[in-house]
Formats: sequence, C-alpha cells, structure tokens
Amino acid sequence: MCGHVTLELDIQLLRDILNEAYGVKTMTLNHYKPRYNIAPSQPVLSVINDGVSNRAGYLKWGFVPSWSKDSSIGNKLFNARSETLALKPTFKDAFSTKRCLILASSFYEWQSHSSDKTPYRIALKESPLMPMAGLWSSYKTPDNTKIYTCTIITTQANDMIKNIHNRMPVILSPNQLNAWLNPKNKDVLALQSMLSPYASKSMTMHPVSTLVNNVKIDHEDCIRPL
DNA sequence: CCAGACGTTGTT
DNA sequence: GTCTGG
DNA sequence: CCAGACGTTGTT
DNA sequence: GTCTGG
Repeated sequence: MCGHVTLELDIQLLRDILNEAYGVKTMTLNHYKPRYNIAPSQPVLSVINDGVSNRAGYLKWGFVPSWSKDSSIGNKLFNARSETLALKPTFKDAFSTKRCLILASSFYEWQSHSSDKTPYRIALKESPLMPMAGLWSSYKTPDNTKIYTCTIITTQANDMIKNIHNRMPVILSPNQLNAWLNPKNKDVLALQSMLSPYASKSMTMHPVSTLVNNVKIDHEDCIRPL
C-alpha cells in the first residue's frame, strides 16, 4: 500500500519537469518546500486535466465521496484497490471522470516482522518524480466550503517490494500519463490495464529510520538510507 | 419498495 | 479495541 | 501509514 | 449518488 510519501526535489527542477514531462500549463505551488514525510490528511501535489490542459496543485490526501455525511471517512480512504475500484460505489464515478496523478519523489512501505516494523524508502532510478495513479473528489462541508481530496491507487507488489510488503502504489509510465488524465477517455479496459505493478528493475529500495513513523518529523533524516 | 451501507490495511 | 488527526 | 486519544458532570 | 440486503 502507500501510507507516507516524500516530495523533496528542488522547486526549479520540479517546475521544469512539470512543464516538459507532464505538459502542465498552470501550477499552484505556493509556499512549496521540500517534504520528507507527507502523511494522509495532508496536501499532496497532484495533476488533473480540466478537459483542456493539465494543471498541478494540491489535493488533500484521503478520499471523501461527494455524498458523505462527514469527512472523517477520508482518514481511511487514502488508498483504493485497483482490482475493485471500477465496481465500488465509493470510487466508480471518480474512476470514470476524476482520475489524477499524485506526484512524489518516493514512498515508504513498512515491513512487518512479528512485532517490529521497519520502514523502507522506495524511489525510481530514472526520475526524481514518480507519477502515481489516483482519483480525486470534490466534497462540500456542512459550512458549504468545498474540499478537494484524493486517493492513491494500489496494486499487488512487484518482485522487489514483495520482499517487504504485498501491496504497492500504481506508478504510471510517461507514455500513459495523458490517456490516464484525459477525462474524456472512456476506454475502461485500457484504463484498467494501466493499473499494474511497476517494473522492479526501474526502482530502488532502502531501509530508513523509524523517524518516519512520526508525522511531526519532516526532516532529511527520514530519507537517509540506513 | 425502503433502509442502510458505501473502504483499505493487517492480523488472526 | 477503535477512531481521529497529522 | 503511525501516534495518540478515547468521557461525563459541574463549576469557574 | 449508487448498490445491497431484506
């Protein structure tokens, strides 16, 4: 699965990649600073297509369906299973019209060993920015303010990650990004087929400090390999 | 038909 | 044990 | 995901 | 809003 991520690249490099590799025309990166420990309920950097162009901005991590009575359900829905999201009432609508990318430099997975848990940091070899497949939602709170939330789609772990955990986030290849983001794309089979494990050989994995367990610690030490 | 749920993970 | 907040 | 709280009453 | 269970 995917419960904590990082986004630590330099802002100029980030802007360049968003422009060149993601075709982003408008971006809202106010107050950007590198993050080493982003947890559910916090803002994550996302890309959506508004029907005309790709836009980057922040969404609150934790999916709240539009019909929810209160937003606390979002604490649980920070992941959506790729195998079933097309059938679930909670995600079905978003899968057809509200697909997004969640951008990270890396994500963390915890290996459970009887009573201990060891966190690992997992990143791409070929890029400092990892596009994870996600779904977003718009929710009107009781006081009539809209909040925009998202969830990261998971799939079975690849051969590398399988050693520590049975699930991983869906990571898309550069050539899949536009088809995934296009809200007019109704080819459900093609969309579904993108939701597969990313190749182990293109990824790196290292154990890191349990500092990352504590969401209050957002420090470079979180990503340092042990 | 209406009422009530709608999700993921890990662990056992 | 279960829920909420980060 | 993990960490930390989790309740009521009355009184100030 | 949409699906399931009764």
